[in-house]
Amino acid sequence: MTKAFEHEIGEFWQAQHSQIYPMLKRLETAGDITHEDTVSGEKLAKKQYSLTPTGHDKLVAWVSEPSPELTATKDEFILKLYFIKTSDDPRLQPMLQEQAALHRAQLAHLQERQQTVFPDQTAIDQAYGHYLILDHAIGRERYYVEWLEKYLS
Amino acid sequence: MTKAFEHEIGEFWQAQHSQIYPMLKRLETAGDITHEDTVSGEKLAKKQYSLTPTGHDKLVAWVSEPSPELTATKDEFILKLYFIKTSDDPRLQPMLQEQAALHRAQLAHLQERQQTVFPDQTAIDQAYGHYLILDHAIGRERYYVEWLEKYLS
DNA sequence: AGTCCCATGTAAACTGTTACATGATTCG
DNA sequence: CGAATCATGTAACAGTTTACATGGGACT
Repeated sequence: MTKAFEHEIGEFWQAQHSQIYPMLKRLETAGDITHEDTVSGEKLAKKQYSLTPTGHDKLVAWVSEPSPELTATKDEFILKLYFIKTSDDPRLQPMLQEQAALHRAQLAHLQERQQTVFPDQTAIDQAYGHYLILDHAIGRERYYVEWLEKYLS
Repeated sequence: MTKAFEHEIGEFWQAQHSQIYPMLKRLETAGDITHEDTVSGEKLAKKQYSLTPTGHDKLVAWVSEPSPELTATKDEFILKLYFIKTSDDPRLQPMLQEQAALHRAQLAHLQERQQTVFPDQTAIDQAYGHYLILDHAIGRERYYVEWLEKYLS
């Protein structure tokens, strides 16, 4: 899950491990998951969690449910923009430059990931949702950079 | 502030009033804001808050500070996509349709706001940051809709 | 042997939402 | 006069992050 949050879905959902472990317990108590203790190497005890039939049904149902809430992103840079009153404010261009650098780097990083994770159609077909997410993240960063460049002078 | 969150900056930052009042007290204790009791009408007591010189300086400094964090949006719809494994999953098209309807409506709403709030260049010049924010929100929704349509069949 | 990373968890602090409460103003 | 809205706050709950802790495996 840590890897998924770092590399697959992290652009749109994240959680720390300190949030995960208590939740795993709650889900197990509720009967949605179970775990098996496994040993790798000499004596490292890991827990291999898996969905119960009930949990699987709940997951399937949840995916099908409507997701009506429109996301209210918290973007501190844009909040700061709110306090820029005129286009000739000397703080504006440096702010735009800084964000452009960040988002260009992020865009490059995501494009590189796309190359490595989805080199061919077979890879796409096997994890289509993940592909859509990465494609969306790339397009979103591309838009962000374009928008910044529109106001850079 | 409620109005600002609803109509001006709410696409990128929000807070409930229950979060605001304690914060106002904290800021006043810290010496960044002060308030004056004002009376409107017969006996309605309102508090008119204003920045102290210290608070104003802090605000100016904060706006100029770098904002290095890239936003990790929480988008439940995209999280659900993660569980779609193949492009022929029967849940996919209804999900895309639903989101397209939501984001088209939001786009239309934002465009209408732009018409009313910024009808001419004068309006733009007087609240440039606010204009940038609305412009960004519109472009972002436009991108979201385009992306959804790319995968609608 | 040392360093880094993985896996496991707990605790405290902080942030944010929902619900509870009250009273005034405005508009029809 | 009733309903909607504005303004003020508090309390309980839910969600999230940061810090604290421990031990094993892998690599050099």
